Amino acid sequence: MNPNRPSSNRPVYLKLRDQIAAAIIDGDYPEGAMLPSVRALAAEQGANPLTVAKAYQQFQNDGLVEVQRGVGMYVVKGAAERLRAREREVFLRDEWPEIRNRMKRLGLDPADMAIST
Amino acid sequence: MNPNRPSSNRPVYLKLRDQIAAAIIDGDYPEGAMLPSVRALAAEQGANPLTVAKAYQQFQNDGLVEVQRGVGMYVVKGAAERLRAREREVFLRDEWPEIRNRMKRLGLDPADMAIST
DNA sequence: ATGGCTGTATTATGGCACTGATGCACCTCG
DNA sequence: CGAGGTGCATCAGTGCCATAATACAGCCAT
Repeated sequence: MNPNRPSSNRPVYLKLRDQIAAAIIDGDYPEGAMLPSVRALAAEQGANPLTVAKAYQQFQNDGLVEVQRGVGMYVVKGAAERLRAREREVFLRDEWPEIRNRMKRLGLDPADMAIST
Repeated sequence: MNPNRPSSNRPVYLKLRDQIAAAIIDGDYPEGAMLPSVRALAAEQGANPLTVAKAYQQFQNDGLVEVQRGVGMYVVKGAAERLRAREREVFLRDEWPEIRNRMKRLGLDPADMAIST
Protein backbone atom coordinates (compact mmCIF):
# COMPACT_ATOMS: atom_id res chain seq x y z
CA MET A 1 0.00 0.00 0.00
CA ASN A 2 2.90 2.30 0.60
CA PRO A 3 5.58 1.92 -2.07
CA ASN A 4 7.67 4.56 -0.43
CA ARG A 5 11.02 5.09 1.18
CA PRO A 6 11.34 1.83 3.13
CA SER A 7 13.94 -0.38 1.53
CA SER A 8 11.49 -3.25 1.81
CA ASN A 9 9.74 -2.72 -1.49
CA ARG A 10 12.73 -1.88 -3.61
CA PRO A 11 14.12 -3.81 -6.55
CA VAL A 12 16.25 -6.72 -5.43
CA TYR A 13 19.27 -5.65 -7.43
CA LEU A 14 19.25 -2.27 -5.69
CA LYS A 15 18.97 -3.78 -2.25
CA LEU A 16 21.90 -6.02 -3.05
CA ARG A 17 23.82 -3.08 -4.43
CA ASP A 18 23.30 -1.08 -1.22
CA GLN A 19 24.16 -4.06 0.90
CA ILE A 20 27.41 -4.66 -0.97
CA ALA A 21 28.31 -0.99 -0.90
CA ALA A 22 27.81 -0.95 2.85
CA ALA A 23 29.99 -4.05 3.20
CA ILE A 24 32.78 -2.42 1.20
CA ILE A 25 32.64 0.81 3.17
CA ASP A 26 32.57 -1.04 6.46
CA GLY A 27 35.53 -3.14 5.41
CA ASP A 28 33.65 -6.41 5.41
CA TYR A 29 35.05 -6.83 1.94
CA PRO A 30 38.56 -5.42 2.45
CA GLU A 31 40.56 -3.93 -0.39
CA GLY A 32 42.05 -6.63 -2.54
CA ALA A 33 39.56 -9.18 -1.34
CA MET A 34 37.42 -11.13 -3.74
CA LEU A 35 33.71 -10.52 -3.75
CA PRO A 36 31.38 -13.50 -3.51
CA SER A 37 30.77 -14.98 -6.93
CA VAL A 38 27.50 -14.12 -8.59
CA ARG A 39 26.35 -17.69 -8.20
CA ALA A 40 27.43 -17.95 -4.59
CA LEU A 41 25.78 -14.71 -3.54
CA ALA A 42 22.71 -15.59 -5.55
CA ALA A 43 22.39 -18.89 -3.75
CA GLU A 44 22.99 -17.29 -0.38
CA GLN A 45 20.45 -14.55 -0.96
CA GLY A 46 17.95 -16.70 -2.78
CA ALA A 47 18.19 -14.55 -5.86
CA ASN A 48 19.01 -15.07 -9.48
CA PRO A 49 22.65 -14.93 -10.57
CA LEU A 50 21.82 -12.35 -13.20
CA THR A 51 20.20 -10.16 -10.60
CA VAL A 52 23.38 -10.29 -8.57
CA ALA A 53 25.39 -9.52 -11.68
CA LYS A 54 23.22 -6.51 -12.24
CA ALA A 55 23.93 -5.39 -8.69
CA TYR A 56 27.67 -5.79 -9.29
CA GLN A 57 27.48 -3.96 -12.59
CA GLN A 58 27.56 -0.45 -11.21
CA PHE A 59 30.67 -1.10 -9.14
CA GLN A 60 32.47 -2.20 -12.27
CA ASN A 61 31.40 0.89 -14.16
CA ASP A 62 32.64 3.06 -11.32
CA GLY A 63 35.95 1.24 -11.29
CA LEU A 64 35.55 0.19 -7.67
CA VAL A 65 36.05 -3.48 -8.40
CA GLU A 66 38.41 -5.17 -10.77
CA VAL A 67 37.08 -7.98 -12.86
CA GLN A 68 39.35 -10.86 -13.57
CA ARG A 69 37.39 -12.87 -16.01
CA GLY A 70 37.35 -16.51 -15.07
CA VAL A 71 38.63 -15.72 -11.62
CA GLY A 72 36.43 -13.29 -9.77
CA MET A 73 35.85 -9.68 -8.86
CA TYR A 74 38.21 -7.95 -6.50
CA VAL A 75 37.85 -4.82 -4.44
CA VAL A 76 40.14 -2.14 -5.81
CA LYS A 77 42.59 -0.32 -3.56
CA GLY A 78 41.02 2.77 -2.09
CA ALA A 79 37.56 1.64 -3.10
CA ALA A 80 36.11 2.00 0.39
CA GLU A 81 37.15 5.61 0.78
CA ARG A 82 36.21 6.57 -2.75
CA LEU A 83 32.84 4.89 -2.38
CA ARG A 84 32.15 6.60 0.90
CA ALA A 85 33.11 9.99 -0.48
CA ARG A 86 30.91 9.53 -3.48
CA GLU A 87 27.94 8.28 -1.48
CA ARG A 88 28.32 11.10 0.98
CA GLU A 89 28.29 13.66 -1.78
CA VAL A 90 25.19 12.18 -3.36
CA PHE A 91 23.48 11.97 0.00
CA LEU A 92 24.16 15.57 0.89
CA ARG A 93 23.21 16.87 -2.50
CA ASP A 94 20.15 14.78 -3.40
CA GLU A 95 18.73 13.19 -0.30
CA TRP A 96 19.45 15.32 2.71
CA PRO A 97 17.68 18.49 1.56
CA GLU A 98 14.45 16.61 1.05
CA ILE A 99 14.81 14.77 4.32
CA ARG A 100 15.52 18.02 6.09
CA ASN A 101 12.44 19.69 4.63
CA ARG A 102 10.35 16.71 5.52
CA MET A 103 11.54 16.71 9.11
CA LYS A 104 10.97 20.42 9.42
CA ARG A 105 7.41 19.99 8.24
CA LEU A 106 6.86 17.22 10.75
CA GLY A 107 8.25 19.31 13.56
CA LEU A 108 11.42 17.30 14.00
CA ASP A 109 14.91 18.65 14.52
CA PRO A 110 17.94 16.58 13.54
CA ALA A 111 19.94 18.10 16.33
CA ASP A 112 17.64 16.51 18.90
CA MET A 113 18.00 13.10 17.36
CA ALA A 114 21.73 12.65 17.35
CA ILE A 115 21.94 10.08 20.11
CA SER A 116 18.32 9.10 20.37
CA THR A 117 16.86 5.88 18.96
CA MET B 1 19.09 4.47 -12.91
CA ASN B 2 18.43 5.01 -9.25
CA PRO B 3 14.76 4.73 -8.32
CA ASN B 4 15.52 5.72 -4.82
CA ARG B 5 14.92 8.55 -2.43
CA PRO B 6 15.35 11.42 -4.88
CA SER B 7 11.86 12.56 -5.70
CA SER B 8 12.94 12.89 -9.31
CA ASN B 9 12.46 9.30 -10.38
CA ARG B 10 9.48 8.46 -8.26
CA PRO B 11 6.02 7.62 -9.54
CA VAL B 12 4.05 10.73 -10.36
CA TYR B 13 1.14 9.77 -8.16
CA LEU B 14 3.45 9.51 -5.16
CA LYS B 15 5.05 12.86 -5.83
CA LEU B 16 1.61 14.39 -6.07
CA ARG B 17 0.55 12.60 -2.91
CA ASP B 18 3.51 14.00 -0.99
CA GLN B 19 2.94 17.42 -2.40
CA ILE B 20 -0.73 17.40 -1.39
CA ALA B 21 0.08 16.04 2.04
CA ALA B 22 2.57 18.85 2.53
CA ALA B 23 -0.01 21.40 1.43
CA ILE B 24 -2.55 20.05 3.90
CA ILE B 25 -0.08 20.01 6.77
CA ASP B 26 1.12 23.50 5.94
CA GLY B 27 -2.45 24.74 5.78
CA ASP B 28 -2.37 25.62 2.09
CA TYR B 29 -5.51 23.54 1.86
CA PRO B 30 -7.28 24.58 5.07
CA GLU B 31 -9.76 22.35 6.83
CA GLY B 32 -13.12 22.44 5.12
CA ALA B 33 -11.63 23.70 1.89
CA MET B 34 -12.16 21.90 -1.36
CA LEU B 35 -9.20 20.27 -2.99
CA PRO B 36 -8.49 21.04 -6.62
CA SER B 37 -10.49 18.76 -8.87
CA VAL B 38 -8.66 15.86 -10.40
CA ARG B 39 -8.93 17.47 -13.81
CA ALA B 40 -7.84 20.88 -12.62
CA LEU B 41 -4.80 19.58 -10.75
CA ALA B 42 -4.01 17.28 -13.63
CA ALA B 43 -4.02 20.16 -16.06
CA GLU B 44 -1.95 22.31 -13.74
CA GLN B 45 0.63 19.62 -13.13
CA GLY B 46 0.63 18.26 -16.64
CA ALA B 47 -0.48 14.85 -15.44
CA ASN B 48 -3.33 12.50 -16.16
CA PRO B 49 -6.57 12.92 -14.19
CA LEU B 50 -6.41 9.29 -13.14
CA THR B 51 -2.94 9.73 -11.81
CA VAL B 52 -4.19 12.59 -9.68
CA ALA B 53 -7.14 10.49 -8.58
CA LYS B 54 -4.74 7.79 -7.51
CA ALA B 55 -2.82 10.35 -5.51
CA TYR B 56 -6.03 11.41 -3.80
CA GLN B 57 -7.06 7.83 -3.15
CA GLN B 58 -5.00 7.30 -0.03
CA PHE B 59 -6.36 10.40 1.65
CA GLN B 60 -9.86 9.07 1.15
CA ASN B 61 -8.97 5.71 2.61
CA ASP B 62 -7.44 7.40 5.63
CA GLY B 63 -10.54 9.51 6.08
CA LEU B 64 -8.62 12.74 5.75
CA VAL B 65 -10.80 14.07 2.96
CA GLU B 66 -14.53 13.80 2.47
CA VAL B 67 -15.76 12.92 -0.97
CA GLN B 68 -18.98 14.47 -2.19
CA ARG B 69 -19.61 12.67 -5.39
CA GLY B 70 -20.33 15.03 -8.19
CA VAL B 71 -19.18 17.96 -6.10
CA GLY B 72 -15.62 17.61 -4.96
CA MET B 73 -13.30 16.50 -2.19
CA TYR B 74 -13.07 18.46 1.04
CA VAL B 75 -10.44 18.52 3.74
CA VAL B 76 -11.83 16.99 6.91
CA LYS B 77 -11.61 18.83 10.21
CA GLY B 78 -8.45 17.98 12.07
CA ALA B 79 -6.92 16.46 8.97
CA ALA B 80 -3.73 18.52 9.14
CA GLU B 81 -2.85 17.47 12.67
CA ARG B 82 -3.83 13.86 12.16
CA LEU B 83 -1.83 13.72 8.98
CA ARG B 84 1.24 15.22 10.56
CA ALA B 85 1.07 12.87 13.52
CA ARG B 86 0.72 9.87 11.26
CA GLU B 87 3.52 10.94 8.94
CA ARG B 88 5.79 11.63 11.86
CA GLU B 89 5.17 8.21 13.31
CA VAL B 90 5.86 6.51 10.00
CA PHE B 91 8.97 8.57 9.48
CA LEU B 92 10.42 7.78 12.87
CA ARG B 93 9.58 4.12 12.66
CA ASP B 94 10.39 3.25 9.04
CA GLU B 95 12.59 5.90 7.55
CA TRP B 96 14.72 7.48 10.21
CA PRO B 97 16.51 4.33 11.40
CA GLU B 98 17.73 3.61 7.89
CA ILE B 99 18.71 7.21 7.33
CA ARG B 100 20.54 7.25 10.64
CA ASN B 101 22.49 4.11 9.80
CA ARG B 102 23.31 5.46 6.42
CA MET B 103 24.61 8.71 7.82
CA LYS B 104 26.65 6.91 10.43
CA ARG B 105 28.26 4.81 7.73
CA LEU B 106 29.07 7.92 5.74
CA GLY B 107 30.59 9.62 8.73
CA LEU B 108 27.85 12.21 9.12
CA ASP B 109 26.28 13.36 12.36
CA PRO B 110 22.75 14.80 12.33
CA ALA B 111 23.66 17.07 15.21
CA ASP B 112 26.18 18.90 13.04
CA MET B 113 23.68 19.46 10.27
CA ALA B 114 20.91 21.27 12.06
CA ILE B 115 21.47 24.66 10.51
CA SER B 116 23.69 23.77 7.60
CA THR B 117 22.73 24.47 4.00
C1' DA C 1 44.67 -31.07 -20.92
C1' DT C 2 40.67 -31.52 -18.19
C1' DG C 3 37.28 -30.46 -14.70
C1' DG C 4 35.60 -26.90 -12.15
C1' DC C 5 35.34 -22.60 -10.94
C1' DT C 6 34.84 -17.64 -12.50
C1' DG C 7 31.91 -13.62 -15.27
C1' DT C 8 28.98 -12.73 -19.40
C1' DA C 9 25.68 -12.87 -23.39
C1' DT C 10 21.41 -14.33 -25.28
C1' DT C 11 16.59 -15.00 -25.43
C1' DA C 12 12.12 -15.70 -23.47
C1' DT C 13 8.59 -15.28 -20.05
C1' DG C 14 5.62 -13.77 -16.27
C1' DG C 15 4.33 -10.31 -13.18
C1' DC C 16 3.47 -5.84 -11.71
C1' DA C 17 3.37 -0.79 -11.48
C1' DC C 18 2.54 3.35 -13.95
C1' DT C 19 0.20 5.92 -17.25
C1' DG C 20 -3.29 6.84 -20.42
C1' DA C 21 -8.06 7.26 -23.14
C1' DT C 22 -12.88 6.78 -22.87
C1' DG C 23 -17.20 6.71 -20.95
C1' DC C 24 -20.42 6.65 -17.07
C1' DA C 25 -22.70 8.17 -12.59
C1' DC C 26 -23.51 11.92 -9.74
C1' DC C 27 -24.42 16.67 -8.20
C1' DT C 28 -25.28 21.84 -8.62
C1' DC C 29 -26.84 25.81 -10.80
C1' DG C 30 -29.26 28.62 -14.05
C1' DC D 1 -34.54 20.05 -17.51
C1' DG D 2 -30.06 20.70 -19.51
C1' DA D 3 -25.20 22.23 -19.22
C1' DG D 4 -21.09 21.82 -16.99
C1' DG D 5 -18.74 20.61 -13.22
C1' DT D 6 -17.54 16.69 -9.99
C1' DG D 7 -15.40 11.60 -8.92
C1' DC D 8 -14.93 6.88 -10.58
C1' DA D 9 -14.85 2.39 -13.19
C1' DT D 10 -13.15 -0.16 -17.12
C1' DC D 11 -9.93 -1.47 -20.48
C1' DA D 12 -5.54 -1.11 -22.79
C1' DG D 13 -0.74 -0.09 -23.47
C1' DT D 14 4.00 0.32 -21.92
C1' DG D 15 8.08 -0.50 -19.49
C1' DC D 16 10.78 -2.29 -15.69
C1' DC D 17 11.88 -6.08 -12.71
C1' DA D 18 12.96 -10.67 -11.83
C1' DT D 19 13.45 -15.19 -13.22
C1' DA D 20 14.79 -18.96 -16.13
C1' DA D 21 17.41 -21.98 -19.33
C1' DT D 22 21.36 -22.22 -21.95
C1' DA D 23 25.53 -21.35 -23.87
C1' DC D 24 29.92 -19.18 -24.18
C1' DA D 25 34.62 -17.30 -22.64
C1' DG D 26 38.38 -17.13 -19.49
C1' DC D 27 41.40 -18.82 -15.66
C1' DC D 28 43.54 -22.26 -12.54
C1' DA D 29 44.78 -26.32 -9.83
C1' DT D 30 45.04 -31.05 -10.30
